[in-house]
Amino acid sequence: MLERERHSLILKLVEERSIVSVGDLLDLLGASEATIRRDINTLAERGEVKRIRGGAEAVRPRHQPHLVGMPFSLSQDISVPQKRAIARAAAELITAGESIIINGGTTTFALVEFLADHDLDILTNSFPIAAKLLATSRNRITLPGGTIFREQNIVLSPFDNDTIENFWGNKLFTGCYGLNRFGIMEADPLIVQAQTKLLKRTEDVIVMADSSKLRQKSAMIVTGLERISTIITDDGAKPEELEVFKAAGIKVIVASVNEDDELQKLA
Amino acid sequence: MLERERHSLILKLVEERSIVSVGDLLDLLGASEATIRRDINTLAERGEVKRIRGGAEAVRPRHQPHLVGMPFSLSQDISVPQKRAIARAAAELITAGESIIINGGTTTFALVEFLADHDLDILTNSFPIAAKLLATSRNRITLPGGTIFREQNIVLSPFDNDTIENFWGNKLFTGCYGLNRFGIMEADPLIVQAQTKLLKRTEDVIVMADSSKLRQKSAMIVTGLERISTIITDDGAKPEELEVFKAAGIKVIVASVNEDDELQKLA
DNA sequence: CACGAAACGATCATATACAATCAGATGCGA
DNA sequence: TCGCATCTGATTGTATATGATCGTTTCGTG
Repeated sequence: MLERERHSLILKLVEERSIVSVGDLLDLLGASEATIRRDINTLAERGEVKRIRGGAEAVRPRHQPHLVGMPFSLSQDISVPQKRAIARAAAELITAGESIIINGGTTTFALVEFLADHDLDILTNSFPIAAKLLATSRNRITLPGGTIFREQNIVLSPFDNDTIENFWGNKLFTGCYGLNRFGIMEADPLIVQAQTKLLKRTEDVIVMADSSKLRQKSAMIVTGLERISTIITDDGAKPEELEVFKAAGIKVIVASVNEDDELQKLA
Repeated sequence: MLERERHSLILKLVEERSIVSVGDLLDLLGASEATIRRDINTLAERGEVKRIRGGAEAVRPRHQPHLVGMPFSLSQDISVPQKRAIARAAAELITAGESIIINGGTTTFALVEFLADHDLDILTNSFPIAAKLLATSRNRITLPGGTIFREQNIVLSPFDNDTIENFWGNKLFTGCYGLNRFGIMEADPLIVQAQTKLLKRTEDVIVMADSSKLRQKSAMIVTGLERISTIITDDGAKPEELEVFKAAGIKVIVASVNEDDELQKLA
């Protein structure tokens, strides 16, 4: 076996198992101990594996990278301070033991962070949100049945006979593509469908929309203002932009980004 | 077992249970008491766990925003070579474009690895399996609706009006707690329930059971032998143990563990 | 308070992993 | 085919890890 072959096999094994011992490689490669050590050292010098006593380890830490951090994580980073501030304000609306619904989206994803210590019944159609909730909180998590749509990372069923029909949430937290006098607007028909389903299973609709969303328009109206009970936005919103919502009887909460940072500092 | 393996296993356990005793680790790591103490002390010095009398404790309650890992159960690391060999054999039964069902479990989890290049319709009640499939393959993934049960990491609905009712799989892949002349046995009523639901949605039942399962008994029979079409086990199984299955008209596949390594070598 | 049991740290002999060295094997170019 | 360069495997001595033992400390119980 060539040196090259051994190297790529070692890398593959390390990738797969995240840790391999010299002993394992001894059998697998059929090479001598000395050679294997040399191989590992070479790979370690190149930074392709980490040398540890008795074998080699993956450079990437041993955590499961496959849960959060897909196409999702990219947009997750946009306007993070705003989203965090809004999420923090949203979390304050939640009382212990409540049952809530969280619609998928990057803004609502930020909410998860503030739900760690709660004891809630949560329904979400977002796979990443469910994954993070599962890992970082003790809440009870329910998923609707259906196919996972990769682009949006949401679970959606083409059928109506769904677990979702047996759930009732006190509050629905949702993001949006755009928010204006027509109501909640979305750009993706799939998301419209998912959101529409959730809207039927709750009373209070809480829209989390950073101020940029107030200037965003699209073709599809998910629901009108009359269905919305609360809007949470950030202090980038101009007072006149919020008038239309207040006039419609909606409670408008403006989350201060800097204040959020202050709290962050103290924590 | 390497020092590093022990360390990460300890960390994982501490993460999962938030406290572990030296005694627990004694069995699980197969190392001496002295070594385990040393390991814990080392980890404690690094601040990764908190040393307490009799064992180790999680350094902080929870909540690590970016380190989102699954609360994987420990059993995932048990008899890995057998499970891999069985999984490899199982994957060979699958043809492109097929629609299959994967029941949750650590043995079936191993199957995911071999499904990367397939183009399948997959229904699974296992959250980790869905997560890994989502990240490592292009298969279409469907989840049944329901609540996520943390211990077993499966999605299960108390209701029957479920997405699952709209799915039909050519094959069902399932593990088991025990497998003998009575059929598939399970120890957890929740798993019985989940498995029973899946059994209704397929024709071919393929049981993946490492040889230790053939000597395992339990109180609950999920289904009798007549429902099983194929059994895949490893070469640790004695021929006479397999007779009863063959007599029942079941196809029995024995996956060679070493052969698996051979294939590994060539890859 | 006294007692026994369990957990602990220190110590030591042994086992294992390691780097260095060198001779032989192998690959490669002339 | 030869000769050079490189790679490989065996050997050696050294460093480190491990497991058993033992005396000490801590904890719980009567």
